[in-house]
Amino acid sequence: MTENISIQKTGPVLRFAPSPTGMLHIGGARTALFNWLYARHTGGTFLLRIEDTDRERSTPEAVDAILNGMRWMGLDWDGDAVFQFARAARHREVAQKMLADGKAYRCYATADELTAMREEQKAKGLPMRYDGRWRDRDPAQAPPGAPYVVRLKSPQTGETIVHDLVVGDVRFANDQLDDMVLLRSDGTPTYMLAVVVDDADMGVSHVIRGADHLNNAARQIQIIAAMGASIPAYGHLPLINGPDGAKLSKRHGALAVEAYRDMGYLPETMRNYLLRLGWSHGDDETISTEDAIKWFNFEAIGKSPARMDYKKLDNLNGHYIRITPDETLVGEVAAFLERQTPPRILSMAARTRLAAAMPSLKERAKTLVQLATGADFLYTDGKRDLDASAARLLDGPGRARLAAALPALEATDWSGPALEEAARAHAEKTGLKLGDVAQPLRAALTGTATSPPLFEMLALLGREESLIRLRAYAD
RNA sequence: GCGCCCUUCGUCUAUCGGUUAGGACUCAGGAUUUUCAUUCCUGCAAGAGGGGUUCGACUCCCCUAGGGCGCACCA
Repeated sequence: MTENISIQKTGPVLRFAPSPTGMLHIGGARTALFNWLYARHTGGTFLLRIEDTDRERSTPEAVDAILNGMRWMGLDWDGDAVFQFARAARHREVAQKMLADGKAYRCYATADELTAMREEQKAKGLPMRYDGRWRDRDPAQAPPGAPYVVRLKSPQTGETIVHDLVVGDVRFANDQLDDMVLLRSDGTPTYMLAVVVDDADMGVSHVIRGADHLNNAARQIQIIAAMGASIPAYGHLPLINGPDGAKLSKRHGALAVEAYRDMGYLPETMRNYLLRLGWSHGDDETISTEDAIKWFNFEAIGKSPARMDYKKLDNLNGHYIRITPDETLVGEVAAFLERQTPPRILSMAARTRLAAAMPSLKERAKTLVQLATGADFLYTDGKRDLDASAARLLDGPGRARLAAALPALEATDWSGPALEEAARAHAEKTGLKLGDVAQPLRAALTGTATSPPLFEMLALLGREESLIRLRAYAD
């Protein structure tokens, strides 16, 4: 048998099996997460298999994107990723065995012939299914040398039951299921065959995947039965819909997980959010990965499809930003800035300022993007460009108030408390509210109308740098 | 068309026959505050519809409606 799939396995064996025809999107990420969580919860094994049998659509770039997405999500798999296409010979071998055992047969029907058959069925209002025309026919009747596919000789009566961990028993009448193709006319295996053979060879005990595969489960069970292998436990996860309830599309958020990274979401946010989308643990909302591993089970998986809610994602991300250590956040912001085009590299001085301001900064950011942009005034020295609302603050009486307040500030030792004290005293003396004095100062110092606490920032930037910025707008 | 799955506040969900149907997000209002946030408090808001079963249904069964998935020599 194949050598690259024999790794030491313990406990339940789970797997995530994406096809590399695109990015790792949010639905796939959740499927991977649930598999990973259960494997880690039980001390089992989590395998990764790349289903690249569709040679037309599979690309190495997509493989990389999926692997990177998994790594970013923090979902580590056991052993090396298995590439399905590399196992085609084994799939063929299994099909040949089924042929020899009379569990499968050769079908010489041409593509045109089958199309015609379906059209006829459609016209008569019949279900569109392969009619088994070669099932019991003597292969000797086939035109010599004609191409053929190998089909499963599936049971025509009775029913196939999928015992699903999420939705319970699902019954399919066998007469609804036709004889599916196992091997194409070019000898390559179909998805149905490949999955089943690989799962069996890899010792997969639990197949946890999207609900779009629920129908496939019945067909796959039939192949497994024909192979004489044992049937794994199945669990089909309800799909994720867009905010409007319709199928998740690119427009909605069927985005690569890397897109979420670029929008400034933390991996722990994604894990928590995706976990709660379809799984619950009483009233718990913020669930650490540690607790998730401790608590995860199949019983609490919901049956109905869920929708993406970006407001909730933002809220959760804000929470995780707040509880992330400052040093970590500084690194994240620096990395984020470097990913920009053109890349922005923070100077050591800017990094130091960022670190000092982080406790106040992180309280007002929902994403890393907001965190990075909210700290913009810390990155470079000198006079600020004003945004619209800052310009308004320095438009009317603001400038005069700024100029009037300067001497009082200059007389301090430029510590946060002393600056605040001086500003308060000045405001009181001139009959102004503190805000009237503080806002123009903030505008000149940061170029914006909102920022972390003003006096803290003045102290952080230091007397010299602060005065350069303030004087630039005091005339 | 055929088959399968799903259905509690706008959204994510709790409830596993007996609750004033709970929590979270959003939204509205308030407290704190130099701005914005954070934090805290208050409020708005739900069992798709119709039949059963039962002393009693959100919970069990059936029908309808709505939504989703599948029906390839794609995965």
